[in-house]
Amino acid sequence: MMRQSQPRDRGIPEATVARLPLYLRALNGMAERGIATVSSEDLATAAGVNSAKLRKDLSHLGSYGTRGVGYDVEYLVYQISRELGLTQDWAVAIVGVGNLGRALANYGGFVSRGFRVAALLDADPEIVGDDIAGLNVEHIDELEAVIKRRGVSIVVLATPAAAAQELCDRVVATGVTSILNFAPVVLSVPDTVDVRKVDLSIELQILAFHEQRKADRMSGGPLMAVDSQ
Amino acid sequence: MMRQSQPRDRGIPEATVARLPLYLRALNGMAERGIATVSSEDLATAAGVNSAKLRKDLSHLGSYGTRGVGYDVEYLVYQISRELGLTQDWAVAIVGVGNLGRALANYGGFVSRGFRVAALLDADPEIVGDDIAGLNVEHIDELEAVIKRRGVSIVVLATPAAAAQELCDRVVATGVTSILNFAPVVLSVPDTVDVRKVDLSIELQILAFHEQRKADRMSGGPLMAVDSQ
DNA sequence: ACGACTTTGTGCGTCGGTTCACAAAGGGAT
DNA sequence: ATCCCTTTGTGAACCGACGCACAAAGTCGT
Repeated sequence: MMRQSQPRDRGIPEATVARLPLYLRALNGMAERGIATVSSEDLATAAGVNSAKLRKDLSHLGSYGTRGVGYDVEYLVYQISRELGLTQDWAVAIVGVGNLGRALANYGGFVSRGFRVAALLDADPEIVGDDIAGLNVEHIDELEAVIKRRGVSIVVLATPAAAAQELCDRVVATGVTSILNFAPVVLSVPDTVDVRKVDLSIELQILAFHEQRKADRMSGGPLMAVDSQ
Repeated sequence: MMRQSQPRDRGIPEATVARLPLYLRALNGMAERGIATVSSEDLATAAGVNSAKLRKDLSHLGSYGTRGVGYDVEYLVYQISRELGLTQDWAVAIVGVGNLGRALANYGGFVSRGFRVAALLDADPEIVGDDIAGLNVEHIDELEAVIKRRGVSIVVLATPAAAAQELCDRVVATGVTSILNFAPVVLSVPDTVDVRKVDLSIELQILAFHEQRKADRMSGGPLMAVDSQ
């Protein structure tokens, strides 16, 4: 009654944004299998979350469900895609074409969802000029020109740690404000720039911590039987 | 006075565990540069966090600082390493030797921190038998035998989505309870098993969301001129 | 047309995490 | 030995997120 022509609120919680891609993936799977309608319960199960959480998440985008029925799969796919900005296509540049950069360039998951690898850049003259995933590897000196020319708006850094900050600075200077960083360093950027970090060794270290705790638990505490819970 | 021979509490917050590797990395860098002592302020800056948060995090491990001085770098490195379980070495198996699996096998960040890639496994007969990063790629049929024989306790799944759940089940059946999953699926496992997930396309989607919002802001809201900031 | 049933959307209590701000603790100078 | 200065460790307020549980809203069968 109150909001009318303003279907979605500005101000979606960060935790919700992080889960939308999960819902989207589950929904795409269902669409492929010809499922037309899905309940919050079923979708939540498919995405591995609590159903109340799912409903609350979706409620932030608008009221797209039908009580007593559920959500229309195709419609919801469209709404989430639009919210995430996947209805347009994003030109991505991969900086650093080592093992990881190559893996990323060949990774199918990007193209399928509105992302297009538009450039590969590296400093190594051995690699520059190579064709990888149908793309020519360009020299890092061309960074600024390539970003401008191809309309790149998201940059993936897959360089050695030592080179990351300097390249990051150059990327930021071109006006790019979204960076996905695989280098194991803390990048410093103006707070107008979003940096997301993926760190393989940190993930393993977290697993090791829990693994060790499980082992400790098995062998019993050294002093006393604190909470056997 | 109360806790005495029990330096560290059981029950470190998950958020703290996730940051310890960050501190460890910063500290290692300082140790290499010959820095003997560091204040919470400086270490926090190097790790990119708030200094109060850093102090509270470290306080969960014990009282390892000296008021008026700071923390002894080497000592803190040792304490964090021990807490994370990095003083022992962990045998890791990589399942799926595609582009990503290869990149992971060659990734230096593992070996340097207590992790050792002990096995590479794949289903593709083209790849089985190849030498990658000094390791022989074994056939996936050997999964159970290899895990047992090499004492693997952490498994990295870098397979296509379609194969991930089945392989995950086989891995879990061998008794492994720590899995790092790169396949874009929600794995279902008993809750005794820890799964951490790294999903490249989700990270990009989150960036796209924020990038779109920034763009919306620039072009002005459709209804009114909200903040021209 | 109506009632029983299903499922959404959300108010509210709870919990974990973050940050401020300060007392306690130690070092170093005089 | 005492005082001042620095820095830790933490109490307490705040904030966002989670999940229960239920009223509102809509469907379907009769």
